[in-house]
Amino acid sequence: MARVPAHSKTGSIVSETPGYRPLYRQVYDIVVRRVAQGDWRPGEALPSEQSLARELGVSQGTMRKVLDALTAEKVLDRRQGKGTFIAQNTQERTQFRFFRLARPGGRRLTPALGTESARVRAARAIERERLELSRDARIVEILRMRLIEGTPAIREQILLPASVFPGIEKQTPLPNSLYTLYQSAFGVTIVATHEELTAALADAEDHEQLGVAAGSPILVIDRLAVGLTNRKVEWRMTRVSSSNLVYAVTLT
Amino acid sequence: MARVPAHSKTGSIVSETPGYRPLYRQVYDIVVRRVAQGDWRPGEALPSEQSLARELGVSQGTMRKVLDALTAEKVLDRRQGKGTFIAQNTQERTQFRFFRLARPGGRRLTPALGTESARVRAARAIERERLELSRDARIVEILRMRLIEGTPAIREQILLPASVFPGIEKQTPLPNSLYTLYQSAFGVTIVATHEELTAALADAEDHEQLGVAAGSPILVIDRLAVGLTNRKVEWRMTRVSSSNLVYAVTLT
DNA sequence: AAGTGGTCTAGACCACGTC
DNA sequence: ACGTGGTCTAGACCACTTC
Repeated sequence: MARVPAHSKTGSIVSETPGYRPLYRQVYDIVVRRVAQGDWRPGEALPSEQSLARELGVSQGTMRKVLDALTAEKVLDRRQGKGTFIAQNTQERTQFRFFRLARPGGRRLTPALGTESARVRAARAIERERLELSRDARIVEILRMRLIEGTPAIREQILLPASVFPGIEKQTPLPNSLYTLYQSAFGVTIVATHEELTAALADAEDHEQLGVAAGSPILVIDRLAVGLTNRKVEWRMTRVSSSNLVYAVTLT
Repeated sequence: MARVPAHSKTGSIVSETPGYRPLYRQVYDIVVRRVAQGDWRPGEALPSEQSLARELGVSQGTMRKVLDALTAEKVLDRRQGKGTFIAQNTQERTQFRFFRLARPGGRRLTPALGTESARVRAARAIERERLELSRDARIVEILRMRLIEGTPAIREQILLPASVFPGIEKQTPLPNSLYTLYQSAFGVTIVATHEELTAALADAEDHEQLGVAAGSPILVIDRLAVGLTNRKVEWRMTRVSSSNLVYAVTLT
């Protein structure tokens, strides 16, 4: 990689506006692009720090800074003595990372699957807006119910751009951990979710499917999930029969 | 700092069980201890990276690793060309960091203060347990109400170990951002909070103080805040009249 | 011009996992 | 024994702030 400060008194040839762009930032972008376009499969090992550094023409220290950053973002997984791997959204890992429901006091839970349905249809205006889809986009709508220790407790409506997950509606029954499927079958790695929580009252469908009285308190989670290239790839509405379940999160 | 690998085939003299403890980890602990015991005041500059490294007998690179880590944890604040400072829990900063209520869609809110009261009393068993207090501990109980755009919307019950915040109950009216006060007046820096959210129905007091009908949905936030030395320093129960307010959080 | 943090390099050695 | 990531060092130069 050329040692060009990108910004100097002697008007430089390369680089445009951004003023100054550290080398590790440029290397970071290169590696992210490669990961996003699937140069390596989930779980697969990248070349060693040394060889990547040589290949990209930077020092090992700079390469390390990049790989460490991607490890912090949970895109990569480094293991001393073994190598650097594409992080896998395994069931257990995704569970702990994005599934925040627990018993009061903190004990983690693993929900089981109840009924589910999936179909493809035209996207509504609000759905196109939230998922940033074009006018004639189609979406996959998944409705499912999940059990906590045998009891219906969670209702989910999941909306996906059909173009990103072609044919996913035929893959029923869907696995408990969708994010694992997104990554392994569609190359989509979820790196972050934006959630908005509110309290609501149980409606007729909650009553019917969750077995709670209409008017019971329900925790509603509105989640937008974004992939590696910052694309919005899932909109999920979750309704939780709140008695004896909490949404647990740590802020730092 | 002695270059002792702490763990080697030739039974070492220093260090006990932990097996292996990197140098930067030891330096980190030293700096945290100094910050926690108030060697520098909030907003004050630390010595430069170079001089700290010299003082502790490590290289600049190792010192940097420590200071960068503490910056990531928001304990320090580094500014190129100026120096390294003790991060201040200013109103704006704490607001965005630990106050997660917003309008649906994400617009941030700044609540105004309503009524409040504060008193000291003996800690109940459950309070002693959650705050890890001794048998005869006393706590400060603060009850307050907060307004969103002029409308009562939030009720808070705040419980503090009286020994950590001596005399805080006399400082009424308390500022909107308590964490700023904790840091400036009591040397307590909140570094993380553990929250559990549930949905509930408005009770008689919610009806009375928030002006909502009994049976309306209420978002309940149970928060435990921890300080620099991992001590639990605040237990807060927040009840939010949920209509038109959401709890917004990003998971990574 | 001087001082601070930010980037980058080259090289040494350590700890861990595998063969 | 070997290869990988993890730690640590010493030194150079860059960018930002202040004087």
